[in-house]
Amino acid sequence: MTTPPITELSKPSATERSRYQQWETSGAFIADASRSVRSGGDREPFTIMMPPPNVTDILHVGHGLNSTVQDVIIRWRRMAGDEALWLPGTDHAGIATQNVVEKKLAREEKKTRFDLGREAFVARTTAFVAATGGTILQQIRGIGASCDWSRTAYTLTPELSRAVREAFVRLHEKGLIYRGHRVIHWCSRCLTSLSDEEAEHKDETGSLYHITYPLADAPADGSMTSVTVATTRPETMLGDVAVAVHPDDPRYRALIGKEILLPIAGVRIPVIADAYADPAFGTGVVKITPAHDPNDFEVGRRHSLPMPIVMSPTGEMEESADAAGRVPANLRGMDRFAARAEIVETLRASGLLARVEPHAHSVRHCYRCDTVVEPRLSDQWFVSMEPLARPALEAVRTGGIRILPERWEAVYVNWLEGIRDWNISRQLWWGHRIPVWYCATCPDPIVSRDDVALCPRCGGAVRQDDDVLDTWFSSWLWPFSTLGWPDTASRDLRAFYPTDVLITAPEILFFWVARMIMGGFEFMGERPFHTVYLHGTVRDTQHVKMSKSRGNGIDPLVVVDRYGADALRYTLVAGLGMGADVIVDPGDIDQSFAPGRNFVTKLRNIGRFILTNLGDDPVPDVASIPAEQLTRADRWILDRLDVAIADANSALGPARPSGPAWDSSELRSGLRLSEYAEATRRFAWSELADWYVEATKGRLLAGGVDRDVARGVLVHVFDAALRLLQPIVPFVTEELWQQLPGHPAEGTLARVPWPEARRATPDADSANGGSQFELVRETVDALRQLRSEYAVTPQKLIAAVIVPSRDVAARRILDEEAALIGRLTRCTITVADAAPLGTAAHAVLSGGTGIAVPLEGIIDVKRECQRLQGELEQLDKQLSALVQRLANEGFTSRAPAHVVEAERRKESEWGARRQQLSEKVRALCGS
RNA sequence: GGGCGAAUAGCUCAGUUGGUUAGAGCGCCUGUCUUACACACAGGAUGUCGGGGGUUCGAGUCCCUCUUCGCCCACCA
Repeated sequence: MTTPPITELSKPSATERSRYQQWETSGAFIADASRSVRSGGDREPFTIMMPPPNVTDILHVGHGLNSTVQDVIIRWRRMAGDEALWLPGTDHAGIATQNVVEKKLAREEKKTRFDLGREAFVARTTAFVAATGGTILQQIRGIGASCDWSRTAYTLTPELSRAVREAFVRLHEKGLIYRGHRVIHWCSRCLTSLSDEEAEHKDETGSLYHITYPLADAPADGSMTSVTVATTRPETMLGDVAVAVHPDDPRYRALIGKEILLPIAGVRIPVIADAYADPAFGTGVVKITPAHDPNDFEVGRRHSLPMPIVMSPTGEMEESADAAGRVPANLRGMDRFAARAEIVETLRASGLLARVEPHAHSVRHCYRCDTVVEPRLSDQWFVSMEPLARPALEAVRTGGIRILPERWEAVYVNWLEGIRDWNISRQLWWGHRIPVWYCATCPDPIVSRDDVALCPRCGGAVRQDDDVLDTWFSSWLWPFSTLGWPDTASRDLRAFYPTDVLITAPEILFFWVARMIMGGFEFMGERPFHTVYLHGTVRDTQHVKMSKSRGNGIDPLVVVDRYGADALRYTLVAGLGMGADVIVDPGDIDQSFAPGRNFVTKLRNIGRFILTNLGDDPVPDVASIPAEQLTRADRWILDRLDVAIADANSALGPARPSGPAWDSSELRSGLRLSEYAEATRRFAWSELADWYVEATKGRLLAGGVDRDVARGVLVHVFDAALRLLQPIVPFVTEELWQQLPGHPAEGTLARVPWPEARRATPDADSANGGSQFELVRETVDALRQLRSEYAVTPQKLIAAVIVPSRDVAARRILDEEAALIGRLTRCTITVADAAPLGTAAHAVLSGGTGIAVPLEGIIDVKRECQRLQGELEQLDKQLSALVQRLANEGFTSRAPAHVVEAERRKESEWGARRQQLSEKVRALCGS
């Protein structure tokens, strides 16, 4: 038989592409709402909502991991008989997309969005998204994702925009959305406010400047002429409206109510008493800048102080109307950081800079452009989160929703317990415009589901709020807005909500996951899913997160092109412990993805062997084969299959809680993908390929009934292996399965039932041939060890005498399997009652089975003596420890019965083994 | 500053409520193109389970402590 070279086998990307098209066009991934039991159908629904990638994203390895995990789960459930829906989509990604288009505009046309104007800019962005927006979803197909593309969603469609407005209006009606005047995080590059979550902390070493603030009027007693304040941001001093001391601080009690002459700005500000001032920090005196610091804002409110803004939206020093006279001419228009340096110099020159010390603190940065965020007083829309957080906390505490890995639950609870109101307005153009209109004459804003043209109260002109909503305000509705909400009669909503598992990275636990849970309870009155699975991050060998900008990324499509999507998927899944990061080396893609590549090749080779040796005769169904025709090897592999199915099921499941909440026994189980991968790999490779295929080789060449039995079992177990592996490696398994006899002509493996164990308890029947085959394996292992130990070349056919020491049954089994054992070890086997021990004989014990192997002229007797004596010593040591343990009353009385029993059994086994070993030593070494 | 987690073979990690001689993949060493597969087969080596203390008949597993890393949160000017 001629075999194609390996290189031909390892270029699967082309066939994968056409295979995917077949799946897609045949509708294999489309879910049918009418089959959900919730709408009167016959199947449990199982739904996964894809975390929508940003519409401008291109696929990176993080998406690859995320999509693979989701695909494994959804394919498993689809085969297991659920009506499985994996709903894909994209996010319009307000700031991110606007930034992309603005950069493009600046690069290509040297224009800003203001040059274009709002309407033209939005049109431009819409066109850009239309042209490029489908890229990532197309790329996700390339790794085999079995999404229902007929339901592809996008957060900016009319349908989802309607849901956004509905949510806004409802929350406003309940009084949970309000307009707030306070200090928020402002990005002076994106020119928008940010939520707390979007302003990320980064540790930096800055300077703490100690500045002398002179008293405005020299005190009568001449005691104290100035105070010293400490600040990390001297430029904000122009907006100071007071200095505060603690009311109980004896050092400054006399100053309260006096006035300071603010340097540079030259205005008089009061010394106030407020508990916010910490006597232990610095000098105990703190400057108060209400418009540029959230704490100071609170102090200012308590003391009814003015709140002058001294910076422009773009971060340059500027005098607002209520800051008149505070910003000197030379600083106006100067960047905030340049102004900081300038002010420090001025203070130094005038002797007011007491000292400067290095200061480690954390500074907030814009999560989109990394600009240092400026706290800034402004008017924004907020959502009151505390009422929404309550049911979300309750659900996780009571097991209605579980978060895996468990440790993230504490993080979730911690965040929700201290939740703060959500700033949802953004000063951007790309997004859902806030559905609020203002009448020129009437005082109250109009909040409306529909566009408003005229004021409903006075009929006058109205103007819509300029701002758009935070991107995440549409994302948090995703589990139901994509299914038709607010139309509660929608078929999809009835059939598929609540969804089942939410699979994402921990980075967006607060941005998205927690808010979806809150949104689900608020708008649907029900949890959006019962399980949150937070998978790890893909990192390089230095444990640095992979990203294109860091230059350590791996393009999943390169991997797909080189080794196939299956190799990518298998490698990622096999390496994915619960919540653990996946480490791959971008410098050695070949090495990194070798596990997947090798495994796929192995599968293909098993398939090739089976298909080329099967012949064209009809293959019998395993169920129709009389039990007595099954060989020990047949029974063994069928047993192993049952074990593999059980292992896979317990690694993956249960798919859903049995009741309304997770039972404590199941709360932490399931979704252990690497264990599932290992269980199926072990079956296919270590058991099916390494042992069963080898064991059938002789039988396939011979004829008769036994050949058909072997063919039947072979096809059965391989078919089952392909089913078990389909969720991980869908392409190669489908390709092989299609060639296997006995499947429906138009069927697809993706839709075939998940395998079920033949027997409920695989190992219960000890008389079964399956366990008898273990004796054959042990014997073969022992013989191979001997061969290797004595460096007998594999080609050399040798004679071996096996002496079964266990019992009559063992003797019979070995007798009957002698031919197979001989073929697997290239020995001619004799089973005898006594071994011809002596100078030219060698014997080894394995599992209680004595095997004597005469190896004429090969054995070095001296070396063998040493080896046997070493083995004996080792055994003695272990045995004495065992005996000691069994003599210990504490052990025998307190340890569970099965443990003690196992130890007793072991003691007798080891004892027998020791007996034989020492006999052998005596015979061979003569002492 | 608050909260959480991790440390097991050269590397990446499993190790379920304490209970056989602590496992897997990759890497490493030896041999082999044994009629599916050298991306393979066969054999092999490698672990004071981070240090110390404790509970227990028994600890990788539970408790305390130290060390080292990591993650999340944070309104210390």
